[in-house]
Amino acid sequence: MRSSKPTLQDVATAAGVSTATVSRCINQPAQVKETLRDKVNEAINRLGYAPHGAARALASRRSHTIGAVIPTIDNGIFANGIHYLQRGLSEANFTLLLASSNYSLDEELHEVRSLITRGIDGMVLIGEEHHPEVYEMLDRHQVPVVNLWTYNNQSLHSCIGFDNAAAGRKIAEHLVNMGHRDIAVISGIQIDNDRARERIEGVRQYLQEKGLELKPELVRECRYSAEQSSLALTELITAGHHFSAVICGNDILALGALSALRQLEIPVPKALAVTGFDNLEIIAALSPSLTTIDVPARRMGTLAATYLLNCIQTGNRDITRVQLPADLKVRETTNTVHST
Amino acid sequence: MRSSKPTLQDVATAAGVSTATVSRCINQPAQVKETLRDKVNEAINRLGYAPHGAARALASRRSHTIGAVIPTIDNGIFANGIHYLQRGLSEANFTLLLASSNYSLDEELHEVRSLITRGIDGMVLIGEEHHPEVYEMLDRHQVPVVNLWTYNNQSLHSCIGFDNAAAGRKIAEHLVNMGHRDIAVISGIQIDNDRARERIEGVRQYLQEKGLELKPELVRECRYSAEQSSLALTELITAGHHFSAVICGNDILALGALSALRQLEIPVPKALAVTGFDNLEIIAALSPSLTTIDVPARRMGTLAATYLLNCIQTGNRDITRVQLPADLKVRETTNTVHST
DNA sequence: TTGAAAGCGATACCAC
DNA sequence: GTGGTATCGCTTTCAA
Repeated sequence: MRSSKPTLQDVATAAGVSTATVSRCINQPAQVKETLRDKVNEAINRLGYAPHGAARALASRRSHTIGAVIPTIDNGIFANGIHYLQRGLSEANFTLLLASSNYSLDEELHEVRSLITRGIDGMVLIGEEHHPEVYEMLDRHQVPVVNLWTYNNQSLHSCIGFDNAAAGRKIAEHLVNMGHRDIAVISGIQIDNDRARERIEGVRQYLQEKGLELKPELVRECRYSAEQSSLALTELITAGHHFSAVICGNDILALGALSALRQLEIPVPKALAVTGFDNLEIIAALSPSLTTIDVPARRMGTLAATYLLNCIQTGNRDITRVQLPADLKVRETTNTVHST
Repeated sequence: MRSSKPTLQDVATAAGVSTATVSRCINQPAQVKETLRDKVNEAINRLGYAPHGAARALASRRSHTIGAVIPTIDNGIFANGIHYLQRGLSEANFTLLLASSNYSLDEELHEVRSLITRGIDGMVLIGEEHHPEVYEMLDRHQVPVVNLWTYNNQSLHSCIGFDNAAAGRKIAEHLVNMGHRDIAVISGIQIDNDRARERIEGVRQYLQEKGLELKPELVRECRYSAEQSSLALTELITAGHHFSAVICGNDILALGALSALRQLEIPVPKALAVTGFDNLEIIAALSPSLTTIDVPARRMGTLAATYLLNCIQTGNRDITRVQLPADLKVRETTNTVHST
């Protein structure tokens, strides 16, 4: 009895054919006569043969692997999209190599380099802004890439996402329509995060167009954690600033804000309106229910899989830009008209 | 100018040394004289050389890759643990191959097979119950495996987790102490899910010991979705069943339950107490705050990385079983004494 | 349709 | 310390 794992050669010998034939049986079964194919398959099963991925990748120059680097896997924000990306890949017998950057472009570069070394056939990133070397390496290694959670019709790289600035505008517009004039913002850290910047920029622009202003002292940045957000908002309030609505950079921040307001016994939306961003499944059960932007995470994940698999199969490297809707979901945290 | 990517050979030629030396410079720099090393590194940088993962894996029989198959990446339940697993691996220059099973042991088997083909050096799974072939394959390929989210001191495989049955007992005990006698359960689908079964079994046993009974008609199974849970609980209530507390299989189910109760205008915990499981970061901001079990997701992830890296490095294959605490967090959804 | 054989790009053993 | 080279397991021309 052989002690180590059977190889293609072992199968070939056992079936009385060449390794080339066995390889074909596995990869292009149609090209092998049925009688032979049966013999080979029998041998494969009898020996419990499983192909060796690395050898395969080395010889074929295809790893059947897609890499993704996301800011964090820690919460549901990106997890949902990644879930569908992974499912899409799995159906095509591709595997997902997942890494996280902790919202740092330098860490992202490091992870991208590592993934490229691993020989990924395609790459998924979040946002459009990346270390220049990231794009350079991807390009040099001919690895197709698609940016998610962002849409820019002039981007030099493929993207499947939504317009973050427009989404920010929608929120601002809604609040202004509800009578709010003094609006605060609790944003995620904006450095290295183009989505966060664009969202707030959308808000700022809309307000400006309406002759309003996003006052710098009403804008706070903090890590994407409910706790940090809670602190930030509490500070803002105890500092005596006046505002009737607070726009949060994502649902987690909004959750933290709501929890702070509850402790301060400030009624929502009566005294203060709150908005989130992402429409996480779980926040649907919240009370008061949260007004937020419905981010098409699932579709971004699914489409990213389809897009990359297609690039790999056809060798096509054209830039594709897909804009998905990101609609405002008006719910209880903003459903009261504010009168000045 | 060379059009394709530089290889070890190219670097060797450029530096005027052998491929063996270049390889050493990369893997055991200490064994190479400094002068030579500098020359080689200069060549590496000049050519923009990056090692080829597959070739490396083929030659060294190490892929520097760990596989994980989790039930779903869709929500925060496992994402948090995976996040820290990934961080731990990344620090050691290992990469995470992530797949999901959709809570099906057959799908899990499929994914495990795929990952093994990819040549993973270690494997992370959730729960102890897996398709027998999973263990068999892992064993045959000598891939060390660790089961997370489960602890069993007699397990034949390494595990890092907590005692699900004991956690279930804690919940039941707390509720009984608060005066509850009629308890309902909304559980996740129990087939293919040992954690769900154990939790409920813990509840059942504790009640039995106290001369109480977990009535079959008060137990509902549903997918882990807030919506499904909401429906299940509404059904239970409109069917006219009597119970003063409902134990939910995880926080997502609890969230759904709370949302149903809000719509039915049933006060929590006054008329009905509710418990969850997992202590997701985001639910901390909920109101009323949720009584739940604090699952050590972060530590499981971190320790899994450490454990597997150690197995790989030392070749040690001893079974390791780590029990982590999973404590009850008593909060508002159960903080009222129930009088019969 | 099938087989022989040349790589794919590194590692690691064995000499020197 | 350093270099030569067999080897890892599979894919893929090219001929037959």
